[in-house]
Amino acid sequence: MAKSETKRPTDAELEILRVLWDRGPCTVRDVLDELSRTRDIGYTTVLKLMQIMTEKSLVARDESNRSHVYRACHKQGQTQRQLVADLMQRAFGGAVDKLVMQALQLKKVSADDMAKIRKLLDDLED
Amino acid sequence: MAKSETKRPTDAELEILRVLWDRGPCTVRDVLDELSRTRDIGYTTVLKLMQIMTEKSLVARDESNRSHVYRACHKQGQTQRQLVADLMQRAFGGAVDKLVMQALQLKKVSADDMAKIRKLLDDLED
DNA sequence: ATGAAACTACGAAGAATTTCGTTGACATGT
DNA sequence: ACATGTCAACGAAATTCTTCGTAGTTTCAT
Repeated sequence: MAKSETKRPTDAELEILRVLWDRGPCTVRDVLDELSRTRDIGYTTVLKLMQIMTEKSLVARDESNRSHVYRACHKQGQTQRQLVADLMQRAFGGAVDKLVMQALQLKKVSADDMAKIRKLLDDLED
Repeated sequence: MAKSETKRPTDAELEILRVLWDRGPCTVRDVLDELSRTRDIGYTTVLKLMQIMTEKSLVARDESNRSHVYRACHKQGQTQRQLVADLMQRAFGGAVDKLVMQALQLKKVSADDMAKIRKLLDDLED
């Protein structure tokens, strides 16, 4: 277990990470308030999750104030990339193009977004 | 629980589904043989998983022979789409373009694949 | 200074996941 | 027909995930 295995965050953990990415460093209370807007969850539940995430080094904790302040250890893009890579392996056997195709057919992609994607394809063509 | 909740398959379940999609309807033994090529796992473990998957209607079972034959209930593309949609929601807040961008930067996408993606973008432009 | 409110830590329960051993039924070859 | 091998069913253990209650500490307003 000493290995620095990069396990993907669980559903509840990802929910919390998203709050931290959106709002920057937060207290447990901050995160609770945000999560409470969309679902029923108790204070100690969030606290416990964030304590566990600290052990796992998903978040880091500043204990200088009584209300500890948590921040995500990894950047949003980094974690997102890892999650996409994980799904690509598990569900698509590593075929990134298949994944992209499925994604593009999921729902209306705006003209803007398509333009951005085209541009990225152009840039990658080196 | 009577609700037809579409929970995503677990890691182990997805592993088995991939075998069924690749090889078509399989016995437990068939799946075990395939999985054993890449990792250590026992016969009864696979059997149990496939029994549970039957209860969850992830697979259907033909019991006419002594060796039951299992097949995936849903097409590969359908499940893949669902998994991508799930990740899009959980990790990207529904932003499909962000997901695609992360995917495209993951690893070398062949010129062929890029062409396919471009074509898809063209087709979607209606 | 005292009571209410807010905070962390801890433990534990319940659910889901993954794993496999044991058992009993069935099949096959000699 | 009997020994050997294969199969499904079942139960249960180990692990992880999610949830929260309780206890003890600190802060703050009155």
